[in-house]
Amino acid sequence: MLHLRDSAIETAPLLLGATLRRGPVALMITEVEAYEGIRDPASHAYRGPTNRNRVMFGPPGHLYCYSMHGHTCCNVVCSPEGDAAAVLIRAGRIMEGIDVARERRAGVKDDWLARGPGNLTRALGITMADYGTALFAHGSAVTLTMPELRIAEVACGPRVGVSRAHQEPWRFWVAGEKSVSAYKRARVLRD
DNA sequence: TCGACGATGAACT
DNA sequence: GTTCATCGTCGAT
Repeated sequence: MLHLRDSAIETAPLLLGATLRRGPVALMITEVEAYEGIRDPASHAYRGPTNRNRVMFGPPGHLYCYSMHGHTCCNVVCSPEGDAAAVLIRAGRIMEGIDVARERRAGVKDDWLARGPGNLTRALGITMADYGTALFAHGSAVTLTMPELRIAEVACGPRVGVSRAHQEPWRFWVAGEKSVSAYKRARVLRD
């Protein structure tokens, strides 16, 4: 079940095309960013465990939620215990429950319902109450299903909004996907 | 206890 | 392109 790798850089592109579900709303992940935990100056885990980031230091496959600027964002923990590597889910395309997502994001185009990490959690209904959820456990409120097929065209570029290690091309998205904001310094990876 | 600071988003010019 | 509302966290007092 768990196709996660030790490193967030390896795991991040594998999560493109995966399905993230909470209740009636399910989306296909179209944009992610890798954060390499204790080795990454831009990661919340860089300075070691705190009450906020403790779930990242635990086993993989769990949901790390944090709030900032009044928004909630979510990550998938992907490293073995202690490494604290995680992948930030930045955008997705709603596949099921779009009527519910539209209610939560009134007045927004369908393609943009889950564009941006804060908007994505709003569309799915993820809050801090979902902190630490086991994403691959049966019966969890939030679940993650790995993709059947690997996305053929993956683009990558620098991470968004980080002040440290911003030169690293650790942001990945599905090439041409409308639910992802355009970015100039991008290049397309092919298998 | 306090204050600075964002892995943001929306509304501007 | 720019500004700013807004709030939890964490390190510094």
